[in-house]
Amino acid sequence: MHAQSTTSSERNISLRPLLPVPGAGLRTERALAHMLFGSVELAGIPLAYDRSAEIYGEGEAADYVYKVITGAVRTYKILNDGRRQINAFYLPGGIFGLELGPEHTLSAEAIVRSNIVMVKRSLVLSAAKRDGEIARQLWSMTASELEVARKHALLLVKSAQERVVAFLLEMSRRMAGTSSVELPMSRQDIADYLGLTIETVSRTLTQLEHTHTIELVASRVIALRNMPRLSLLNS
Amino acid sequence: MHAQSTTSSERNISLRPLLPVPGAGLRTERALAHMLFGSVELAGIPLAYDRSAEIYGEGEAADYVYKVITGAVRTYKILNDGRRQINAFYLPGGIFGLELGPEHTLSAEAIVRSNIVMVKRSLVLSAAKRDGEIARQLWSMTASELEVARKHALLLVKSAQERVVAFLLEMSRRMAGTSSVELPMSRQDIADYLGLTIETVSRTLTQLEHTHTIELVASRVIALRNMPRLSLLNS
DNA sequence: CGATTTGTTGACTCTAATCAAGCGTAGTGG
DNA sequence: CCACTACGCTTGATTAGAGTCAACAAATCG
Repeated sequence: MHAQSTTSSERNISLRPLLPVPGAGLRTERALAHMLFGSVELAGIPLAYDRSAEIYGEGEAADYVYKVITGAVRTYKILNDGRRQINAFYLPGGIFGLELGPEHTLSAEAIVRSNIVMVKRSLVLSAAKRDGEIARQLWSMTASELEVARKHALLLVKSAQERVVAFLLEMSRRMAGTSSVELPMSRQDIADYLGLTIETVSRTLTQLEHTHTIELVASRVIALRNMPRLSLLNS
Repeated sequence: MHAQSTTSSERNISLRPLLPVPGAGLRTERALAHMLFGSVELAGIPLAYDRSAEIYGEGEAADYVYKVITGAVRTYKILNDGRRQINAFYLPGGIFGLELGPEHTLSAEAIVRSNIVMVKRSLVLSAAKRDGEIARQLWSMTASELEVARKHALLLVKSAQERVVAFLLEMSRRMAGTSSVELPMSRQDIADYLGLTIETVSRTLTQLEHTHTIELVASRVIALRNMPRLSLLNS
């Protein structure tokens, strides 16, 4: 379904120092990125993935851990009835694909053309065996993912408006908190993340615009005009 | 709101060997229970908690890790609008309350009168520092919780019938797979776990009974009469 | 045993899904 | 340059499913 189109022309990026990207998600996530990807000997091959290119599929061998350098990634599951649930979005600096077991439990795709660094899971695991601090960082990463998953579950029992507002605030926070949010993902992606339909997402955004709470500058550029009101609606 | 009523009259249980209880949840969970609670020097004070007694509250210091010996436990959050989301149910053998950080991120209550063993978090953490295998077990426990949380999130985007069926099948599996499930929790608990109202849970159960898929032997005893059909509805 | 909690059922409402049409923008080719 | 197409997004009309409000039945507890 999705054309995989990684090029090998960008591998030279691997020689660049892999510093944490500014404005890139949770603080802990950043620290962990530094721990796992900071040292040259652990950092692996960077690749460019086209829009909608699959990075790995559910059930495949989890031989690598990934870090977003530029672009954005979604992880998801396809339900038996064909619907898709998106579990999380990863922005620059975000690490994904870390598994305790041998297989990926989710699929991952690039949302837009993205540069992704990989590091061999076996290297990470053996490093953790030698170094208790690295082992603790792995635990910490999984604990962060757990926190994210629980927050996500909390979202899914709220009203459509609450879900959309929570999504906007989360994105704003992760995009270094500017009042204007530039979304890399489509309405369908947002809907599949929030457990709604695209129509409901679209209608909710328009309604928020009518109440001067947000402004739809472009379909993927949303200005948060009334933060107090948004925080209230997020409740 | 909930009366805490732990008695100190049952502390003598602590001298009993703390073997894993049969028919008690996931296999990995059992192995971990053995790892953390198997050795006498780590096992702490067993306590009896009354029905609805709080074991710990969200935000409290996470000084202990807990294991259910008998009874059942729910972990939950109270939303700002007063609603309650139940994150998980723990049955005998189940371990809960393990945190990476210093505070509990959820609240925990006994569903029925339950015996719970506690072990000091500091002991677990220092053991993990010395022993890489224990460190790995901690990571593994959190990874299991992550899997549970993601499955829970998947549930919350399905129809009411699918949620109730999935709940029944999950409970049946965890109760050693007998065709008759004896639920320790109320309809309100089930509703708060599935993101539904008690009326919808009740109606869905009666509807499943009308189609001879289940039988409501008593309000908390449900016989699964047509497993193939249930599996189908679970899809 | 009465009292209180827990569970079921009914009538009605409301939110979000579905079905369907149309708009706007970007890319393509004459 | 302007059709022409394709895709993502919005908007409208209607429907379906779960929530709400209310009454009552059943089970449990003191």
